[in-house]
Formats: sequence, C-alpha cells, structure tokens
Amino acid sequence: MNALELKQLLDDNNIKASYHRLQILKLLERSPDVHATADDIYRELSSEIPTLSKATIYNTLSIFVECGLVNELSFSKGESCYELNRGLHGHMVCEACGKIRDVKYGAEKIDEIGGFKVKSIDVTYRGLCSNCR
Amino acid sequence: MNALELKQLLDDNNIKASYHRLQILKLLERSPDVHATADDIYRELSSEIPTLSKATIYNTLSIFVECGLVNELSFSKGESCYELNRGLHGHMVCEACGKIRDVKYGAEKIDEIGGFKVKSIDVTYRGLCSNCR
DNA sequence: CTATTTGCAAAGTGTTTGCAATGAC
DNA sequence: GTCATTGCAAACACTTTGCAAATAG
Repeated sequence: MNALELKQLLDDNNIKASYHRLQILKLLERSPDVHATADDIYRELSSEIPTLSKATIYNTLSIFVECGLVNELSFSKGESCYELNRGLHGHMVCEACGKIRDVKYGAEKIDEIGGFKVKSIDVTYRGLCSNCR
Repeated sequence: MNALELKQLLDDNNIKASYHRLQILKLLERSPDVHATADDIYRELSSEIPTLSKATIYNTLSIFVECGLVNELSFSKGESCYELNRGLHGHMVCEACGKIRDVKYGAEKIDEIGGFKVKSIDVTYRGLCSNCR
C-alpha cells in the first residue's frame, strides 16, 4: 500500500492523517506477520522521528483499535501486540523464541453461544515453532 | 474437594502444602467458573488471613502455573486471571461487564501446524453476555 | 538446626494522564 | 486564531525482587 492509499484508509475511518499516524500504520501494514508492541514501534520509528514519544504511539494505537482498524492482542501479561485487522485468523506463539505467526482459521462463523453474542474470536496456539523444537 | 484431597493434589505435584497454598487452591477449585485475578484472591482471603501478602499470592500462583495445576489467562492488557486447569475449553468474555465464562470446546486435537508443535490452545470469544446485550 | 515459606517495601515494567508546546488549516 | 496533535514527565496499575522474620519438620 502506498502513502496515498494509507492516507485514504485513515480518511475512510475519519482519522486525521498526521505524519506520525501514517508512519505507524505503514509499519503495521508492511507485512501480514507484523505483531508489534508499542516499544517495537517506538524503536523502529524513532530513528526516523527522533522526537517521537511513547504517549503518541499509545494514543495513536488506541485510536486505531477504537475504530477497528487494528487489533490489540494480549498474549502475555506484560505487554500488548498490535496487528492490522485482516479478518478472522488465529495465532501461533512460540514459547521459546516468542515469535508470533498468523494461522488460517477454519471459518466457523459463530454468532451466538447460549445467549452470549459473539463479536470476535481469538484463537491462540502456544508451543514450539519449527526453528525451536 | 475436601481439605485432604486438596492437600493430596499439591503432594501429587510435589508442592509442599502450606496453609496459604491450600487456601488459594481451594478458592480456585470452588467452582468451575472461577477466573480470579491476584487481587480477587487477595481480597477474598485477606479477611481470613489478615497478614496475607500479594507477593505470596503471586509466588504461589506461579508455582501452580509452573506445574500445570493452574492456567494463567491474559484477557486484557492490565492483569492476569487464574483458573484451575480443567482441560481444553474456551472462554467467553463479556465486553460490557467483564464476566468470564467457560465454553465447551469442540475437541479438535491439533498436534502440529506446518512444523509448529502445538502444546496448548486458547480460544476466547468476546462479545456481550445474555445480561448485557 | 536447616530449609522453606512468608511479608514488607522497594524496584521494575508497560500504560495512561495532564498540560503546555507545537503544528495544521 | 482555532483546534487537534504531540512530547514530556509524572502518575498509575500490576508484577517481581531482595531480604529479613516467621514457620515447619
């Protein structure tokens, strides 16, 4: 996605497209397998934007999450990961190296479970990746 | 489960059965739908054990998690929940009231996904419970 | 007596908040 | 000039750590 398309994506979600927001979005959009923490984003972008502050990153991410553009994932108690919302899929988390990969998820659409209205489903597989096992 | 059975459970896992540990285990065992935070445990038990410290709770929980007796769940970025390990099941988390309920999980045994060795599966449904919808 | 468990307080880590400075239009 | 965005530092919440006191066997 080029810069104009990224801007369009923000416009479509009624988010004013500032430089910082575009850079953060671009980073998350770069590959389907980006699952970045706030600190990852900070370290990656602060070479280019030396004045970048963590507060801005958290603020931006919560705006993106709020409108459904980005998913927030809590795999471990410490910190959250963020990924561009690309529809229903699961995650494999390697317990050894921490690497996270997307997994296609056999799309059983579930709307309701005994009166509970299902809005989203997270499936997480924990184990060992092919490198670590 | 009575006190003796709870002690046996700790013995079986080579954990010395101190009073504090038994009380924490008892609380988690009380009902299948206990998903307690460290703070929940602290508030519930400190009336009975006024000197109880959070450090002891965290220490005890990590011993239980370590040996597989208890599962640690990170639904939200803030804090973890703990539940007695009762085998494969999913969770429904109500986005309005925060209530967590167990969900039977159609037991597709998955051992491996493209080279990734699967050791555990977490399935979380987020949405609205019957009270809140 | 020895080894383990516990409690306290301090430190650590990730996140949020308040507010002034900056920047866009 | 007005309004939204940003950066800083302080505040926060949850968890972990170090160490001495208490306890168990």
